[in-house]
Amino acid sequence: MDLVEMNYADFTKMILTLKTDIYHQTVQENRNIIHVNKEQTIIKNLEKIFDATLEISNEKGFQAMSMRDLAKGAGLSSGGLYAYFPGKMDLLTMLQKHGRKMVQEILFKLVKDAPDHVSKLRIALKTHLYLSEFMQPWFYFSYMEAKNLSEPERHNAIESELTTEKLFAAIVSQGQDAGLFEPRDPQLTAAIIKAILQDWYLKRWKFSRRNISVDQYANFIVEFVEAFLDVHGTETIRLKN
Amino acid sequence: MDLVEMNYADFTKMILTLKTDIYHQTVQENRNIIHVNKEQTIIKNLEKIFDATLEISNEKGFQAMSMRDLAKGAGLSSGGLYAYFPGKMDLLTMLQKHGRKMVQEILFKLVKDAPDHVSKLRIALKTHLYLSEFMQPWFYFSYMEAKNLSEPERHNAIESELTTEKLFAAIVSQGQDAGLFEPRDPQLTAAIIKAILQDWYLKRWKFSRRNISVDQYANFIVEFVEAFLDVHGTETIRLKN
DNA sequence: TTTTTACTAACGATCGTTCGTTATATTGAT
DNA sequence: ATCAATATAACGAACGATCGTTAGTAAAAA
Repeated sequence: MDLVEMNYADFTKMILTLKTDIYHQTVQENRNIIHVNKEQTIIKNLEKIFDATLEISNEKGFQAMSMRDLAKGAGLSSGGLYAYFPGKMDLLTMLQKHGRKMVQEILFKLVKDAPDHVSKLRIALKTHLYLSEFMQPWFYFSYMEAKNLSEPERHNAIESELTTEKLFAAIVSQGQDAGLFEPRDPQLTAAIIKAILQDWYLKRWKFSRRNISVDQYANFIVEFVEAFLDVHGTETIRLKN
Repeated sequence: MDLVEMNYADFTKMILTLKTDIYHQTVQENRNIIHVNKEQTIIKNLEKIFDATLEISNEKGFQAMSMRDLAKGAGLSSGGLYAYFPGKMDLLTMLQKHGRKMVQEILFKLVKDAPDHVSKLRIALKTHLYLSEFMQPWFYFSYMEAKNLSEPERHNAIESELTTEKLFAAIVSQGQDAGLFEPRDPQLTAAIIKAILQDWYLKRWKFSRRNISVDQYANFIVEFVEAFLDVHGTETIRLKN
């Protein structure tokens, strides 16, 4: 699989196994607070609970979501939910951690073994955008409900945000050292990249209203960033879609 | 006052009278639902109520803010609040409308009589950024609590968002017709501009941590956008700060 | 004294959470 | 393979707390 030329369909196929891997990790990490024994059962219900939480919260907010709403959405009773987490706040923390792990794991795994800096930049841009499409409800949720987190968890969320920004800054910086990119400020460039990537999942209604697909937006971002950095030798790598 | 060269200090001086004007408008529009007679009293308390709402909501969310919290923050009793709005939802609607009016009024007023398209672009960028600094709590609030609005009010919020985007798209388009800007897609350019502007008030912690002032960010945005559009004749207009 | 503004106590509704009970699944002896 | 016995999972009524809101009363202004 050539990651540089991947489109969204390729991406989804690629990460399906990774997704269940990370669910196993999440279960393992919360083994002590979950009062259900069979892992199969936990994963099945945890996924239902997470999905329902995202759906309801993204419509009316996490605070406004009652445990009765959630129970109905997840197909459990309100009392039964409490076998999977100690309280509502803990559910929020679990869901945020789970999503962050998924993002970091996949993003760094795909970027790691890119052959050169131009590929690395392009793969990082596409992977981040495709992740935010695949996990759009989580990205939106993570952003809107950050204020409800406890202080240490909010700190983790901020650090995670800065970590991905640093990834982009590092790629830009290394490409500049190799003489491939123009000497723009790496940190500000990374900040702009993040802002544009964020637009995709925060203003989704705008893009769907204008019939812009995720593959179109991916190509637009790649072209925009490469033009901004005046990437040399782009004629050797051709965009697909 | 030369708007093209204004900095944030100039801006705040300029709009102080406009701010009270708009408070009078807001009072007038809600005259029928407010059970207090003296306009002086209304404005004094309404400002306290709005400010407290923004402060508490931006920390814990509008839903999580109880009317008892708000009463304490605004220096009134919980029952006394209800002389100024019929219910919690109406307070949200009032506050959103009030802020939108302020943004639209000031933005279009300052942009209107710019002498040329390059000035128009620069004034629009700076005004929008300075507004989002001056009214940062409202901007953040407006964005985070949009989901709590009623359907017609959410529609108004979206339209307002698109209106400012259209303003930027129109400036870009007109500048291109005059042969001043490169032929980039006006709508996508406007979308990027909005995304970068939004970063300022949504990720404020990032910029304050990095000691970036609003004037520095203004200059950065202006330079970035003008480089992107390859603005000609920028040597005739010089940045101040 | 009259009018205007603000306060306090109280109401019904709904919240997160608990707990005694029921239903379901697994086990082990026949 | 069958069926009690046991262990596991899910249920749902109930609790105290807190929510938005109201109404009768007190304070302040005119």
